[in-house]
Amino acid sequence: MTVAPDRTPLDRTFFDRPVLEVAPDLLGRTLVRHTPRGPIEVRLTEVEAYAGPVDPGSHAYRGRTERNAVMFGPPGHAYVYFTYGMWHCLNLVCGPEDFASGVLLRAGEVVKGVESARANRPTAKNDHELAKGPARLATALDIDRRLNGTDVCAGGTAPLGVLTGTPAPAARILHGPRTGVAGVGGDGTLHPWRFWIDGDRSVSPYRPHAPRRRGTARR
DNA sequence: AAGTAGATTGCCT
DNA sequence: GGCAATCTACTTT
Repeated sequence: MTVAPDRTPLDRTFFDRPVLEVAPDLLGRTLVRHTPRGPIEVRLTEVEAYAGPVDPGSHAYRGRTERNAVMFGPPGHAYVYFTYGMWHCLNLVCGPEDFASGVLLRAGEVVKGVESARANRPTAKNDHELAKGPARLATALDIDRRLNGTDVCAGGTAPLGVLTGTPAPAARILHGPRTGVAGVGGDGTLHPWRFWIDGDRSVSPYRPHAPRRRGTARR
């Protein structure tokens, strides 16, 4: 009996749970993906939960639209959106179906295919910045809207790849307010729905929500 | 070394 | 119009 690392892909039942259960359970797991430049694997170190209709920070808060339709579908699928005119962000839809919740993958450590990831993200100053930030993670992994709606529980045929491995120890997981999100809970405080692995160098810096300065009426 | 203004496009009200 | 993540160039410490 050899002790091999568990490479079994996470299945639908993993994602078909409340998003606040799934989000911390993804930390420490590995996204295994095959890109045109070769295999790339990222160990997740930072995620955020978005709780559908009850969450003002969620794309799904104001109901279903063409863009967010995937979030209203079955769990275990990728919701990839385009932002700021040049970046993509990757979310994984959670349960129950139609609740439109998901986990935004915010950062990770590239544990395989560093050279391929570097080719995808030539501006990264060092290896732990390759996937430090949600759009950086998507760029490093060559993920764009072509993968929107694809199934990450489809095993070897999953175009985005699969998630494998074991979770980070609970004692190493911290949580706090989400980055750049204004949404508040019923008591007026920020939802502590950002989860990360304590001390990991690939975790992106916390940035409080900052309303944009008025652009037009500047003297 | 550390902070920030300004640029970029698509989505929704 | 307001919002979203990142990079570059510039400023300040």
